[in-house]
Amino acid sequence: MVKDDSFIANRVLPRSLKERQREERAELILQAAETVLAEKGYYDTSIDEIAARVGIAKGTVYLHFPSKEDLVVALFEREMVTFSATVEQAATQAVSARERLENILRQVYMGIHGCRAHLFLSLSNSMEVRSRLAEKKGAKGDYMASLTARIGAVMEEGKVAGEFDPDIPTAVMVSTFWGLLSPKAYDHLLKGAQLTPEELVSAVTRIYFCGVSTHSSFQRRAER
Amino acid sequence: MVKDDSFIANRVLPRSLKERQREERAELILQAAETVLAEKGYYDTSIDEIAARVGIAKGTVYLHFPSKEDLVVALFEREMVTFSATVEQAATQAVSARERLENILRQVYMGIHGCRAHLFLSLSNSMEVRSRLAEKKGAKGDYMASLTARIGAVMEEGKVAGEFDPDIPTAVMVSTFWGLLSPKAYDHLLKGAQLTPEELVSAVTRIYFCGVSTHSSFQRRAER
Amino acid sequence: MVKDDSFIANRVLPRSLKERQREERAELILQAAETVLAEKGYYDTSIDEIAARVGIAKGTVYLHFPSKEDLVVALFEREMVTFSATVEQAATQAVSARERLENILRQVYMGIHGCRAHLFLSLSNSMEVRSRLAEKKGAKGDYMASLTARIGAVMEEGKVAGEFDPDIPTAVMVSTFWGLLSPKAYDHLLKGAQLTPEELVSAVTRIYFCGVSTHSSFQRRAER
Amino acid sequence: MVKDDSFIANRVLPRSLKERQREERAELILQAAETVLAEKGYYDTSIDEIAARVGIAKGTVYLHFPSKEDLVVALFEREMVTFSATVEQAATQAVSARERLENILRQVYMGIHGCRAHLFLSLSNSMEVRSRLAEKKGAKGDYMASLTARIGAVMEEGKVAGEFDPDIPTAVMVSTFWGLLSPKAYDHLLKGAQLTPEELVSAVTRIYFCGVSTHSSFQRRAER
DNA sequence: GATGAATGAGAATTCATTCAT
DNA sequence: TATGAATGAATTCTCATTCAT
Repeated sequence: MVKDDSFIANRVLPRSLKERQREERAELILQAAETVLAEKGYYDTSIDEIAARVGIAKGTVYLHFPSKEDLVVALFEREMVTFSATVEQAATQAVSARERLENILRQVYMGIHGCRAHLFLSLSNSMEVRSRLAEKKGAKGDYMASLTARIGAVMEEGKVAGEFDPDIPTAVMVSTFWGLLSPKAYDHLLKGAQLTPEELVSAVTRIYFCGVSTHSSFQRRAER
Repeated sequence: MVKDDSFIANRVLPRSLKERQREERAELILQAAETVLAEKGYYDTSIDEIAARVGIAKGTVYLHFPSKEDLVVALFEREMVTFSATVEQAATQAVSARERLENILRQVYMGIHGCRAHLFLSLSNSMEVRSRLAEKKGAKGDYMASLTARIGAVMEEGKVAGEFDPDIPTAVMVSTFWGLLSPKAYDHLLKGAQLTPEELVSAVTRIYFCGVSTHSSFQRRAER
Repeated sequence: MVKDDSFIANRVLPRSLKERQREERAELILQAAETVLAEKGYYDTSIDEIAARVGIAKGTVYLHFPSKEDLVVALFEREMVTFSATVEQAATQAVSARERLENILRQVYMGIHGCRAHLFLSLSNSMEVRSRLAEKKGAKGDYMASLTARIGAVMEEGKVAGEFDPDIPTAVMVSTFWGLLSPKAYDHLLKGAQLTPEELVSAVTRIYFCGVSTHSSFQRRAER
Repeated sequence: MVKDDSFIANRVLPRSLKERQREERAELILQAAETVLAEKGYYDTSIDEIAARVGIAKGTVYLHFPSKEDLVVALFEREMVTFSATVEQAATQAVSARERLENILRQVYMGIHGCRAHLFLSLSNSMEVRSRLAEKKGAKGDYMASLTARIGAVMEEGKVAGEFDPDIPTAVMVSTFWGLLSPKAYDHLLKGAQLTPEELVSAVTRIYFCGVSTHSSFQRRAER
């Protein structure tokens, strides 16, 4: 019967509607938080300002996130999930280890998630926030660890496949790779306007995989 | 007149003594600030704690630095000067561009100024402090710019000398090089205990100059 | 017309149904409020929690009580009415003034209304609530005054009947009697587990009427 | 030498001067807190208001007491110490147990510490504050316990000496005695203006020791 | 009527900065 | 000059109350 149907609809849909609305609100808050956080950093970002940007009252923020810390943790986790997905996808699609890593770089530098990954990396760099969030949930550490492990695995595969120099410790390869994703380079990209993203990725990968040196296959002493 | 004489004496000789004492005091404060800042970050460091570490009163700090920000700016500049000297020295001593850069890396990772350079780099990375300091004085930016320029010059020289690939934009080379100095890698050094500083520098330079790829002289398409 | 009839029906019969339901609802809220208030005190009791205990929404509470204060005033008045009834009943049933007062004590300490009276007395003792409620309505004061007057009347009757010492000011007798009803003693009752309610009442009445001092061995009927 | 003396004086006295000033400040804050607390209760008393009453800034309060709770605990302890001393003194001076208890009553009702003891008793009655402070330091509980024990001891002595009825449980005697100290009666004292403190103490002791009942005309020395 | 999301005034607490001594 | 007590703006968080659905 129609009535029954609508009843079911009313039962099922509105519930998810409320949910949807709730999540949309939370998303708006997260977005505002993202912006302000990226602009001012953790300590100079006040809940008041986040609320003002969303156009809601202070208290409403607390309806969605129990504390400022939780808000940032949530933000961080959201970025982390996105970033993980990016890495995972990139790491799966390509054949060679190098191509996979290049994909990741490209995604981070150019992809839609570029700015998000950016903030995420900034946050994870921040000494100040790190310790604070560390207390909160082990979640972050877990995510980070698994991400690092994932990239490390790609490195190892590359070594096994003969693509990468097995003499370089994987840990160093991973660390250095993380360094390439740093916000630093990003700012001198469009802002300096001297380079297109493509050129940047191209140059960076060139350096990472082949080094900056010109080589007629030489240089083998490693230096103390 | 006696009074005048003593006045002059007080004016001339003790003046430089006072000056010296004053500077020593300032230096003590900077050192304490350095320690605490490295430990806790900008916002979790209070003037109170810095003063306590020096063993002076809060107010005395303000006799030397007009504000917390100014203190950090001063600290930053001091680190910057030290770092600049390190770079300058390294850049002059060696012959090849590569060796010069390697020297810098080695200094940063191992030298006495390691921890200082470290803090300095942390600060310069910190979103939070960056914006704050940016407002204060252009000094920082100037120093940074000149440092970057100095390293850029080395890069260019390397290119001219045929050491470095002239196709890679110097800006990217510099950015990437900065990335290598990031605190990130440092923490996985002794703390993970898996690597000695020497091994780390060795591996990092290996990557930067020769890339992670094994090469029988190939790979020339650069991607995208 | 049908419409009119149903209208009248809706006007007359369901009205009282609605009323009844409404009052039941209010009663449920009062009961929940009673519990939480007794548990946590005025300030640590939130409307949210009361609503949650009843299983209704926060807003619904406000359909019945215009404010938290009003809710507590209503609660207070309800307790007061109950308490008044207890006093009234006790004061009427017995012959001697002493027996009437003993009845009251016994009711308060043991009767069904024990816990209610308890809360009521707690509330009336609470400095915090007192001032708040004082502003609200004189109602409380009136009730209290009439209660005090009622007990005072019993005292006077006892004096007239030669039961009580006429030299003791009635006001002091009443005050002291109120003191016996204080929550203090109640907590050292079962919680300390050293005394049964009966023993407590017995001892307390013994003290109030005969004093703690030994005297030439008389008065030995006293308590139950 | 005079100079030396003054030097010593400067060395010794100023230190205690600072201390004295500090304590005076703390005392002023405690006094203000006492007033406001007695007036409005714990929750309706804001640090802001206390500070305003003293004529200092909010932050200054925190220079002396790390938190609102600590302030109240300190206040409580101060009252408690005073009260303990009163009890101790009263309990020691007199010969008979009865006289000792009467002394306590008299001190509480009339003495300089009357109002203080008053607040202290109010606070210790307040459900709301009790639990909060209980968490803070066991100090309060200890004080209370020892006070109760002290009074209990007097009761026991009275029983042994044949002054008090040994059939009445000491715990009940103590509880009831506490009840006599309640703020309740105090308010109907001067405010109602119908009774002098002396009369009040007289009547109350009369009741406590001899009961309200008339009995074959005995006991007529009782109260001072 | 019922709901519960949204509000925002208000409270505790911190800390850079000032200034009288 | 050195001190450190005092200040008060700013921040996080709570919760009674309102109101659109």
